[in-house]
Parts: sequence; structure tokens; C-alpha cells
Amino acid sequence: MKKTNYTKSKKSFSPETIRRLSLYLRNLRGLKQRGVKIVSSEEITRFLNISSPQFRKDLSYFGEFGKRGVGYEVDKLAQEIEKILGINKEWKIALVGVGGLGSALLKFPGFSKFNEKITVVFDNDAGKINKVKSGIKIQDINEIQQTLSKKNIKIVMICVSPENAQEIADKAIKANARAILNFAPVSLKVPKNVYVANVDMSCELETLIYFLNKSGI
Amino acid sequence: MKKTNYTKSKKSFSPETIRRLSLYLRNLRGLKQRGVKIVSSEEITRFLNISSPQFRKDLSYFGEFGKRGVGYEVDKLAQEIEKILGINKEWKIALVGVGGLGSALLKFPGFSKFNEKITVVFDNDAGKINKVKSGIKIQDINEIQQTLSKKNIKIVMICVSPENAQEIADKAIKANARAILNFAPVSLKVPKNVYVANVDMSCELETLIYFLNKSGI
DNA sequence: TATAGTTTGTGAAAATTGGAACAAACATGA
DNA sequence: TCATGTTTGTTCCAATTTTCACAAACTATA
Ligand SMILES: NC(=O)c1ccc[n+]([C@@H]2O[C@H](COP(=O)([O-])OP(=O)(O)OC[C@H]3O[C@@H](n4cnc5c(N)ncnc54)[C@H](O)[C@@H]3O)[C@@H](O)[C@H]2O)c1
Ligand SMILES: NC(=O)c1ccc[n+]([C@@H]2O[C@H](COP(=O)([O-])OP(=O)(O)OC[C@H]3O[C@@H](n4cnc5c(N)ncnc54)[C@H](O)[C@@H]3O)[C@@H](O)[C@H]2O)c1
Repeated sequence: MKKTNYTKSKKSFSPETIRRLSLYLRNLRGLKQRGVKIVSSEEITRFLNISSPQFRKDLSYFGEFGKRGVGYEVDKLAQEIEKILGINKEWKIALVGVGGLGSALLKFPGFSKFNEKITVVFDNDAGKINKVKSGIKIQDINEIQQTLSKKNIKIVMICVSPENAQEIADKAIKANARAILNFAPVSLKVPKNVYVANVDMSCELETLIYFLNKSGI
Repeated sequence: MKKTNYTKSKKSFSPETIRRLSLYLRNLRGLKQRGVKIVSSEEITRFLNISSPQFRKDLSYFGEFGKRGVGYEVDKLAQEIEKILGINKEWKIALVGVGGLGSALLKFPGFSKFNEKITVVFDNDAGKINKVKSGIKIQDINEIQQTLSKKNIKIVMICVSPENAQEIADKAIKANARAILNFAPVSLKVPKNVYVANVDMSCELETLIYFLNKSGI
């Protein structure tokens, strides 16, 4: 009994499952580039710090993608995971705040390489507005409402100073944004139908220091 | 109830507890700056998407820091959490790869503001070596071994291209590094006594897209 | 075709994690 | 001092998440 309908999975899964799918996908892309055609659950998880049953179970929530006694077709599984994650179609992204971090993100090919593209950027610094950076013209933050609406952009990366992050989130949501990738070290307050992911480097660092310190220098 | 039972060790806590402590601390610092002296578990968690019993339980693993019927002294609790995390002492950090992201991290005051300081940086680009960036002279990556040993640096941030990340990790570990904050989108292979935290923006973004896509645009 | 050897998919058990409830501790005010 | 109200610290319970074990499905070879 083949399952092809991703929207109807039998049991509910952890959000961690989704995060792991993203890791599997990255791994699969690497394998594909190296010419590997078939991979087993054992092989693909070997260097990921994830158990092979975990891998199989994660996939099982969405269907059957392997062949027993053989393994998984690298290319096919990559495509299936892309479909599950929804990154088989193109997603346009707006970036707000073209400072040190924003500029780095603009140059980063990891997003644009695939179907995630930063297509508009905003700032409130008169010295930056209308300048072109990494091939994209920086727009006035005051244009965010009409631009997001017109281009139907749902994803916003926030790279402004912490004090202004909430204000930008509010503006973005008013412009119908539904997903925020927040780099500012603040907890954003958003309605329930808006998804927020925080990239919190200080938090990661401090967690690391805790374990380092506990281990005795 | 005071901690009088030494035979039975306290229950072990989730690593998530440590991550949350870092968030509490950030919040406490903000409150302190705004002149708040006392805070309750209810107030401190209100905008954090964390329940107040969770907060109290997280703290309970490490001691009793509040006063019943009153709450927590902001400044005192901040100091206690700093002590728990081990960030009450200074930690020197090395950064490898002064590209777009590395340069942004160098400028970022969030680390240096407190006791986490990037004190040395490395690159392998002849055009960058010996140049000064954000007040720090960029060193040749070949000097990593002797410099880390000499300065007794245990924490390394990896901001090089994905293909070179493992090589840098190996070098850092050989130079007695014990903690790695990895920004390259690869899974690093390290010995058990080395701690790795990954800052994985693509992964965050793809997870976000999954939920956005599932919700119907 | 039969048999041995792999590897997947999955239900059930185990472990972990979060949440609710409540007694203990403290403050306040009569 | 006593009663009332507040907030913490902790225990117990529910829910989630991972791990384990194994039948099912497939390959290869004789
Ligand atoms: N740089 C890092 O490595 C790093 C690391 C972790 C977190 N962060 C966080 O990321 C955010 C950006 O960091 P950064 O180093 O790029 O800061 P930055 O000061 O270099 O850049 C901030 C940019 O945002 C713009 N901006 C500020 N307010 C705005 C507003 N209301 N509307 C539009 N644009 C606005 C500024 O003009 C500037 O260009 C900060 O919140 C910072 O704490 C940065
Ligand atoms: N820029 C971003 O926004 C962003 C976002 C997510 C992840 N990342 C990841 O972070 C890493 C750095 O990104 P970036 O945009 O700064 O790249 P970059 O190419 O701008 O910078 C890389 C730097 O590392 C140096 N380097 C390369 N190999 C080295 C080696 N063997 N020894 C010493 N130095 C070496 C290069 O000389 C360069 O200065 C990459 O792995 C990238 O995938 C970047």
C-alpha cells in the first residue's frame, strides 16, 4: 500500500522530524554530487548523529520511499523530501536590515542556490536606500507594505538591531507576511498564524560554554 | 526543602533547560537595564513562549533562587544564571574564516559585550592575512596550532566554506580546542570530548517553509 | 524454485520532556 | 497574632519522542 499523499500522514510527528528531513536532504545532495546512486539508512545517518531507525521512522510519516533489501535512490529521495518540505517550488524572501549580517546573507549562495531566493531588501538608512547590493536595490522600509503585497512575499528575514526587530515584525505581518526568520536577539510577539524561527547565536554559544565549563575547562 | 540529601543526585535535566537559561538571562539583562528589581516567574516568561512552571522547574535543577510570595531579584538571578552557564568568567574565542559572515560576527557586540570575546582570527587568503579587521589582526591559518595552545583558547567559530570546515575542525581539535560553533552547512565529525553547536540557517528556513507551505500558502 | 542475506517499514516499549496541581514559604493588613 | 493572598519549589501525571525488535519485501545465487 503505497502512500503518495503527504498531507494525510497517519500519526503526528515531532517538529524535529522536519528539521531532520532538512539535514537528510543536504546529505543526499552531497551524495548525488559525488555520484552515489543508492544509499541505505545506515549509511546516510552514519555521520549525522542520528540513528538509522530514526531516519526510517521520520520518512515513514510521509510514505514509503525505499526498497527493502536495497536502500534508497539518492536522487529520488531528495526530490521526495523537497516535495515534503515544500521547497520544490520557489519561495521569495524579503530581507530587512542590510548591515553586517544582512549583507552576508545577501551574498550567501546557500539560499539562492535552490528555491529560496531573497528578492527584495529594505533598510531605513538614507545612505543605503536605492544603493544596489549583491545585485538587489535596497528599498526604503516604508515601502514594505506595498512591495510585499504586490509581490506576494510571505517570508521575511529580520536583520535589524534588536530594538527595532518587533517593529519590523509588526510591519511585515501587516503586509501579510506569514513566516519570519529572526536574527535579532529578541523574542518576537506574533499572532498564532505567523511562524517564527530564531537564529540565536549567543544562545548557541552560551549553551556550548555551559557544557565546556562543566566538563572541567 | 533544602538540599540535604547528598546520596541521591538531583534529577537530570534536558539540554533544552540550558538553552532556556540563556533566554532567561537575556530577558533579565533587559529588565535590569529598565530598572526592574523584582520579577515573578509569570512575568519573566510572559513573552518568551515558555510556561512559568517550566521556568521554575528549570531553575530548581540548580538551586533555590526566588522568594515565595515575592519573586526573583533580577540582578541576583542574572548573576546566578551566569554562574550556572559558566559565563561569569571570560572565554576567549578564535574565529576562522573572515568572509562575509565572519566579518559580521567580528563586528557583533553581542558576544564581546559580555564575557565572550573573539580574540584571534584566522584566514588562508593571502590578501587578508596580516590585515586588521575590527581591531584584530588576521593571522595565517597555519599559525592556529601554536596560537591556540599559547593563548589557551578552547572555543572556535568556523566560518569557512563548507568544503574546508572539517579540515579546520581537525586542526582546531589538534590545537586542543574543545568547543566548536559551526556556521558551515556540514556535519562535523569530532571526538566525543569535543562539543559542537551548529548554526544552521538553511535548516531553519526550510523548517519554516514546511509549516508555511502546509498551512496553505 | 529454494535459500540465505539485506534492508526497509512499523507497532510496541522505553525514555524523555513538559504541564498541572499543590504544599510550603513569605508578605500584608487588620 | 491570625487570616488572606501571592508566588515559589516540587511531585506526580500526561504527552511527546525515541529506541527497539522483527516481520515483510527484496536481491542474489545455486
Ligand atoms: N552581526 C552578527 O554577526 C550578528 C550575530 C548575531 C545576531 N545579530 C543580530 O542581527 C541583527 C543585525 O546585526 P548587524 O550586525 O547586521 O547590525 P548592523 O547594525 O550592522 O545592521 C543593522 C541594519 O539594520 C538597519 N535598520 C535598523 N533599524 C531599521 C529599521 N527600523 N528599518 C529598516 N532598517 C533598519 C540599519 O540601517 C542597518 O543597516 C542585530 O539584531 C544583531 O543583534 C548579528
Ligand atoms: N554568509 C552567510 O550569510 C551564511 C549563512 C549561512 C551559512 N554560511 C556559511 O558560513 C560559511 C562562511 O560564509 P561566508 O559567506 O562568510 O563565506 P565567504 O566565502 O565570504 O568567506 C569564507 C572565508 O573563509 C576563508 N577560508 C576558506 N578556506 C579556508 C581555510 N582552509 N582556512 C582558513 N580560511 C579559509 C576564505 O578565505 C574566506 O575569507 C560558509 O560555510 C557558509 O556556507 C554563511
